[in-house]
Amino acid sequence: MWTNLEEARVVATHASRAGMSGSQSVDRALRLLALIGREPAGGLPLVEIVTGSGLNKPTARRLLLALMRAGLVEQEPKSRHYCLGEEAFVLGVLAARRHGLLELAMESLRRLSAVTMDTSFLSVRRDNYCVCLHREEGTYPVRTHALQMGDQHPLGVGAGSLALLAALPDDDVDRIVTANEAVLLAQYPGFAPALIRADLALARERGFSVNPGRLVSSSWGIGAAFRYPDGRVAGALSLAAIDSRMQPARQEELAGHLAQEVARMERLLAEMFVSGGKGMGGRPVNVALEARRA
Amino acid sequence: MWTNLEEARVVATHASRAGMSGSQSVDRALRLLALIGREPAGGLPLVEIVTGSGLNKPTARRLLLALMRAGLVEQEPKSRHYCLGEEAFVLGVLAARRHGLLELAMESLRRLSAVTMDTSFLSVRRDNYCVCLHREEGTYPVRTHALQMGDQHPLGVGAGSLALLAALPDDDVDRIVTANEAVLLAQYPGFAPALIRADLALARERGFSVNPGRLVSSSWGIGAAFRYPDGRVAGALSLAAIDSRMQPARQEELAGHLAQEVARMERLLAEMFVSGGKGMGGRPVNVALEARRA
DNA sequence: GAGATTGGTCCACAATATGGACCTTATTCT
DNA sequence: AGAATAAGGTCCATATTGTGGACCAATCTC
Repeated sequence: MWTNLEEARVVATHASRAGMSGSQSVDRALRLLALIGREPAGGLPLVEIVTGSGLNKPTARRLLLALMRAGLVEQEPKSRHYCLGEEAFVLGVLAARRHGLLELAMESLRRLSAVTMDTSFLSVRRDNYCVCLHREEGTYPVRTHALQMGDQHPLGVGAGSLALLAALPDDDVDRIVTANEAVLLAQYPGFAPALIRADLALARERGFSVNPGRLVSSSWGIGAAFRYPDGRVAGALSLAAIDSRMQPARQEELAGHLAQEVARMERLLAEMFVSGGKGMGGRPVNVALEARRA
Repeated sequence: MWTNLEEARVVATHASRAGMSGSQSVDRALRLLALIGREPAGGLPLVEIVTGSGLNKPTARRLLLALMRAGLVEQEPKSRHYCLGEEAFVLGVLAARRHGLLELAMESLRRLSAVTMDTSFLSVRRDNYCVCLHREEGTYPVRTHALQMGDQHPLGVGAGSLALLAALPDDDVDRIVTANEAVLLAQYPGFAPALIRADLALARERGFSVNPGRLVSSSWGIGAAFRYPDGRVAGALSLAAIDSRMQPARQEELAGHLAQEVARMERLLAEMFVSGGKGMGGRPVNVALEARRA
């Protein structure tokens, strides 16, 4: 096939670099950014960034300096921890013009919490994880604080997270659960992969997910996912309460409310797609259609 | 940073060790990210990114691919324009745990718009520019749409923007106006640098800024900046209306409302600093103190 | 105050990012 | 239509850029 050795060598080196980005340092820097974003508001010390990323200290530091120059990361002068910077916040607001899920969902969340008196959540997928984008407090005096805004858990851990997973095709589910296996076993004793698969089957059967206090005992949750018009999973709405408020009869009731709001979200998203019509802020909105990541 | 390649090359080979970042490609990639964020929701075609950044096509494309791999940028399949991705939105929400200005300001904006019937805005500084983070509609039937959420103008262009500029020390003002001079002359015919300086002096004297329809005629604005407890400028609140609703007497009235909300914002920011107490989301919040960018 | 841990920097070396040249696909013009 | 123009996208030899072992400095721990 190869006409000469030169060509073979070129293609060989190229093949060996298959999957190589051609932008190693940028990829690394952005991985650091995601790593820092994953962490609760306290920020991360350099060592943890080094161990968490697998990079070595000078490299991590150099990339962090670049991120800081851009304002995406800040270093607290006292603790020297690295955390997300103001520019990340501003960029997020700018990105919200297209990806305004939160804004779209706020009305649903408020209504869910008002009607049920329980705390409601909006969660989205982020790789093999699930991020809680908003927590809307309920009024019932006994509340669970197992899930806070910004918290991230592997897909399948928690009601909203499980709903997202259950909405994905089987091969994705397999890939994701496998990828998370190590983390699940190490950090989530209540969530053995087999258990997640069982919960997931149940969720699909019922049409809504239930987390019977597996993360924090007595802290139950119920969730349902919603999709973009093209079928991609967009996010999940969920409710959390103590076990006594989550018995079978009430589960059905709550699931009904969730279903209503899921329908609303899918209607709004559909509206955004036709004609790129007015979405939030009186601006044309046009959610990108292609799937993310390879 | 470099306006053209000649200059970049000269400096690279010449001052080889002095002040070089050590992460050229990361810096470049993040500059592209900011460039894309600057653009209204429609996104940017590759050529504009190439010309706008001064990079060449393969380089720009390679960096964009890296940004896309991280989800920070997406490419619309149809127009092939590049725009901010979902990950940027999610990161923004995560960053909001620390930089929750918008959340903090929402109540003020709602009250301003309710009381005055006019549209109100939250703006923050971004380098030499000013970004509008939120637009809260007023109820008065005749409204100006000169400023939309996400819009960016040089500091000094518009009421909120001018308020931010006026709140900065003189040497910063000089540096910023000088840096923006070319853009102002080319794209903002109503805002000659000298005029901005005059408006600014007036704003400082009065305690609030006024834009007498310089961007869009008959579209007036009035603004006031607020600060972090350490003195750094945090943002600006502003109001917009048609000229007939912005005569001197009403200016004073509106300025009074603004002053009240500025006081509220500064009180809330001060509370965040003592003890890193509970801020938004029931989480300890701790706004970083150090200034951004060198 | 000796030992350990973490933050941060230096610099020789080679792997990585660079950009001129080139190919491919839309769009415009005659 | 078909040519011409412009934009999107890719290749690959080269040298510039990024890398990481070694090292110093400042805290923390006992």
